Amino acid sequence: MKQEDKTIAPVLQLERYLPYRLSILSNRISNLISATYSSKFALSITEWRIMAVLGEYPDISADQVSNKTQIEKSILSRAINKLLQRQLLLREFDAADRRRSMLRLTATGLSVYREVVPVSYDYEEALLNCFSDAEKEQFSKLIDGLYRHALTLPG
Amino acid sequence: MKQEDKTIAPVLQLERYLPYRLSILSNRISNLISATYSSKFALSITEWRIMAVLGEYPDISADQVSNKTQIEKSILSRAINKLLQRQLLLREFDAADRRRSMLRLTATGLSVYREVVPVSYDYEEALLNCFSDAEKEQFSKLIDGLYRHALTLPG
DNA sequence: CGCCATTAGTTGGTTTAGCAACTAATATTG
DNA sequence: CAATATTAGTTGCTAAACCAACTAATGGCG
Repeated sequence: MKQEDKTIAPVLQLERYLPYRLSILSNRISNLISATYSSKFALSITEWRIMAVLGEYPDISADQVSNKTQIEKSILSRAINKLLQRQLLLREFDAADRRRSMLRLTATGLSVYREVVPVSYDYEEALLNCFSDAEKEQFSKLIDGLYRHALTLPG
Repeated sequence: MKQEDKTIAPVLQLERYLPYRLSILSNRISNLISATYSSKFALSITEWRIMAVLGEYPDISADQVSNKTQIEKSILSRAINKLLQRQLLLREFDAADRRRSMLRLTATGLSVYREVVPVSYDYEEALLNCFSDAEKEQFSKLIDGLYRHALTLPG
């Protein structure tokens, strides 16, 4: 009589479960670095990401920032307004298409940006210095591969 | 004249920045699976993690659940109360130390648990099936190494 | 024993994320 | 060219996370 082994592994070992470990790791890393962004620059991770994208791609619209960072548009709208108020960003609406805005770092924003960038890189370096160069490369490839694969999975 | 190259890398490439990629990946994965937990079992990730730990370690206290899962105690308190109300958990206060509670899955909780576990494993499998066995092993080791290292970094 | 510290858990207030409904501008189509 | 759809961005509402202050119970030390 065929007996299927549906009863195998009735227990989940959370601490061995990869999505869980990834989440814990990512949260820990985010918390560490956001503490620095917050205390030294009064920026949330979200705010910093917006500035980072604008440092890399000046004069893009909020919508384009959203595409590049995965930040949801309502969150983006509020964060951008905060950064505008603090005069770290500047916004001009396109004359040809008045829905569209062009966002750019102000001089102040740029100087903050230039302070944060090396801090970010130092942090990344401190984090990855437990790996050899080969491991860094491996890890990076595995992350990218997994991300691409995750995009293909059904919601 | 010595000239230090402090001006190297004035731009941060967000999409190459590892903490960022890790965060995006982890969020994507969490969102995918939490959609299932939520729609099929009306459980949030946090609630599921609590049940998962209690499936693995019955009769532990809320505090011990917090240690095992990194869930902050106020979040835990509210989530546990929700699960108690739904009669998925059962709580007994220790007679010897009346601060201490013992948490356990009820029969209903256990049957939900037994339904969710294979879904979780299927999901993990679907996620990791883009990797060879060797890559899975590598990835797992790298994640663990990085996590241990992250614990040593200053906040 | 009595005071202070610690531990387990709860509650209040604030911030953030995320969804959905909305406004305003432009594009499309019949 | 009028009706409809789409796009960019904003606002309202809800749920979740987080911190700090709190209660209650126990432990440690004079």
